[in-house]
Amino acid sequence: MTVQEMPKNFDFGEAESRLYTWWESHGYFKPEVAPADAEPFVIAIPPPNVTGELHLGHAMFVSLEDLMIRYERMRGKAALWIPGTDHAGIATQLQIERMLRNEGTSREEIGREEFLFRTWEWKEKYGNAIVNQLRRLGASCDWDRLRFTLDQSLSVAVREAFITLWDQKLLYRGPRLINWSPGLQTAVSDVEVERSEEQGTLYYFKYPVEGGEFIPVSTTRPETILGDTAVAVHPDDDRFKHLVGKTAYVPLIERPIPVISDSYVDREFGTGALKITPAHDFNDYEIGLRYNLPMISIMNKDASLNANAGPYAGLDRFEARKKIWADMTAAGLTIKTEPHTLQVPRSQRGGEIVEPMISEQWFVKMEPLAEKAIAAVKDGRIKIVPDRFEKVYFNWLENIRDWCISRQLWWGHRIPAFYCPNGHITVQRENPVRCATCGSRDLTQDPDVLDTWFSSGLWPFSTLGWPAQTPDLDRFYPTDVLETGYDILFFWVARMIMMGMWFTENIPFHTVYLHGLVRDKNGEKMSKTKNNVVDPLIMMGQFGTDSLRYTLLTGGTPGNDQNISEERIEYSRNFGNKLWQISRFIISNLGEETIADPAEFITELSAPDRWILSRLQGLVGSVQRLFDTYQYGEAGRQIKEFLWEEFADWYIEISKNALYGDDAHAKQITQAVLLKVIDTNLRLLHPFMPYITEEIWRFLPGEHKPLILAAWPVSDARFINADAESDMDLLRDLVVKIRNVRLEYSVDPGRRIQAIATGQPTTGLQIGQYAYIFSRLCNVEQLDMLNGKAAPEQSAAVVSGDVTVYLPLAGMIDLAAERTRLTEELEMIKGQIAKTQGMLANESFVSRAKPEVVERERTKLADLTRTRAAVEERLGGLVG
RNA sequence: GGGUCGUUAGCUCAGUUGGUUAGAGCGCGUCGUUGACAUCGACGAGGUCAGAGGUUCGAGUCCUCUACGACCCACCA
Repeated sequence: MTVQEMPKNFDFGEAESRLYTWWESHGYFKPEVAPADAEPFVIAIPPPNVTGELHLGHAMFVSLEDLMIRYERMRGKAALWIPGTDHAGIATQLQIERMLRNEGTSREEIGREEFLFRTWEWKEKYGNAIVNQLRRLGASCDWDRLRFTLDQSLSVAVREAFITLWDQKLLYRGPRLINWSPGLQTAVSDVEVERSEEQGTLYYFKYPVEGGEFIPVSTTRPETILGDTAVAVHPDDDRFKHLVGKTAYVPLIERPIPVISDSYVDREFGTGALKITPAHDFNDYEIGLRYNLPMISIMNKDASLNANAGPYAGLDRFEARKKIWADMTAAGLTIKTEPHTLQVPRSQRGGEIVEPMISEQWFVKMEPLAEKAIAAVKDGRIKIVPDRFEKVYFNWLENIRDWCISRQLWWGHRIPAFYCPNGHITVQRENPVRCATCGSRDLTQDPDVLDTWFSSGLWPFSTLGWPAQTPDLDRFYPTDVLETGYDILFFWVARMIMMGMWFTENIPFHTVYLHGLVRDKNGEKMSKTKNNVVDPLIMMGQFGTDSLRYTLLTGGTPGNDQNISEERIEYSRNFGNKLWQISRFIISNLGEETIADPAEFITELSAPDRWILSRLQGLVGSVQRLFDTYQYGEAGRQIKEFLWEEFADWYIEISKNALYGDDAHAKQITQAVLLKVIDTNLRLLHPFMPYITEEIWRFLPGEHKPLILAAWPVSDARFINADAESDMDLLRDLVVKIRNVRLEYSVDPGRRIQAIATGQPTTGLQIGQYAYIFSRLCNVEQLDMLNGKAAPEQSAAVVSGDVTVYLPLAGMIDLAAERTRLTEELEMIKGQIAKTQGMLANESFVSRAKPEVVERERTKLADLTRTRAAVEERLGGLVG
């Protein structure tokens, strides 16, 4: 057997592309790498926008999903991670329009066909950039199954879904009040509108009523006065009761409108009277419907005022606001203005102020779909992690409103509805040739496209071939976990569940795992304007992919936002280096002999061996428990702590004794233990840090599968050993205390000192056998046993459990200082004894606490009592 | 108006079946070129776990309320 020396450092830049190509070219990312009868484990990727630039949100979901996929693959499942991209209607269209503008043209000028041609051309050229960036993160997707929401087969799925809803009378089309984006010139859905709290003005003015009276009214948007079709007051409001039923006149344009009463009006707010603009306000729209009021739209598609605004036609909505208020002031109709905080509806994309407008659009009736989606989570078929999001999910679905799915865009799935000159609408699988009612061949297709989220909602099954009954759909649907950020719970997750339940009569996945948002080191949202964006590509280039992944995976807790900074990623890089150095040390010390399994030596193991193997198996069990409950971050932290603080700092240092010693058998055992520990940890860490672990794995001796396919560790109870753990705790405690004494007395670090020990732990540990630990870890030249002789004078003493170690430091010991030091320690021990005694004296503690807890306290008290005796004895022997 | 999350060391955060002396990184102080690692090691200082009640033998952890901060949903012009 030859052992290949590892390089001094991990060259991640070189290794990442090499290993990724190796994995992919061997088909390791494909579910077919598992036996044909293996249980599948499937994740459908949250498809990034084709226009996307890799950001930490992508890095987050890739890290988590790749972790789950690699973990399940190692557990022998047929792991399938379906990759894909989203056509992202608005975002992409904006991008192409910008490009056309730079060319001095526009989409209107080149026409729909040419525009789509240009967009596809752009997509073919640049649409894979984001895909390549996902690969760089180590994503082990099955790239042969890459999908795009506008693919032929996915378009078939979209059309099938649309037709099904139409046939089930769950689609309707008609003029409704919708959210209109004047800049993009399209309708947007409710969830695409964000409300931002902003400082505005509340305008108070007089609404003239027949007979010379007036009603004071307040509004935040004076321009909408021109579209008023009623003034409303509360039915029980004595101030205005006598005016109900009379005619009011819209200021400036003198249009007569009724004064109505409705209990919706809040008498306490503003003037207690409300102007009603049904065509530009959602509440007013409802009231308008209730009272059959006219709906007067006063704006054009670009939100400038139209002919209904009379003299103000042509003005921009905000210009009009100023002008109207000025004119009303001149006419003596204004009362006052006051500052007012209001919720301004802004477009999620672009941030412009969205305008409620009456418009002809397509809608999905959501209630029947929502019912099934609610039931699936209520009865536990789908679980949301963390479960607090279930409440948010229910709240949204229980109050769901119909979904406006048409968009006045060109890039997307064209609505498969065809209009006959007589108004008949045909919706069917194949494009109709002639109208079924009038026979006309003069059919026109609806010019609009569907909301991007309509196709995303079908993603878990459309990517597997639905509506065709493909083998993939049969084998891999339903998928298993849907992992994404909580910010798209409504946009995407809820809609996937609704559409999955509706169209496949099955859950689309059994678990939803929601991660938090990534923020900057101060918890602020990252944004280009704030210049606090951490670029994952730059971080990967600087510290390696594994460092970024490990940071994201361990930096927070499920569902909570996490702050990230370059320093954290740098620290992860340091951990990667530590892992590399540990491995390099082990591999360079394995020698030429075949390495056995420590289980073969189970009766011959030393205390440190038994300890580290017990801790190792404890770790494996703990990691499993954490993985089972989706607590990957804590699992990753525990692996790091084990490797760094226990294995590297203690076991490896101790192991040098056997490795550099003459006892070949002891050396062989130590090698077996070292190899076992690193082997297991590489497996545990692989889903977190795939590259460095796979690279180290290649240097491990023997013939073995690639790590990506190696078996996930299972805790081996044979090695769990409480006595070994307590023995090593004792030895480590003594070492730390001796180091302390050395530092306190300024003993030269290079000076080798003597030590004399006494005492016998109840576990049977023979301190004398482990003198080498003290030699290596705190520079004790020789450790003798006291064996009943008198304690040495002029020495410092450290006590731990049943063991006292004297350090004869003639000439360096300050007896007064030593007495102070030991007295302080004695006080601490006494404090603990008092506390423990108190607990044990408490009858209800002894009778009610779990027996093992009581037993532990008893043992502790016994240990402490012996330690106290030892310290007291030493203090008594300290004669000045 | 309804809801969620957070408040633990100077800073950023862990701490999920309640159970020894509450942890880490960074920062700070002292020290270290021993054959894996200075991308490191040794030792240390630093916390009434936001506050008040409650449940419990026992609370950072469970319950209630309060304060402060962040976010989500919602039709107050």
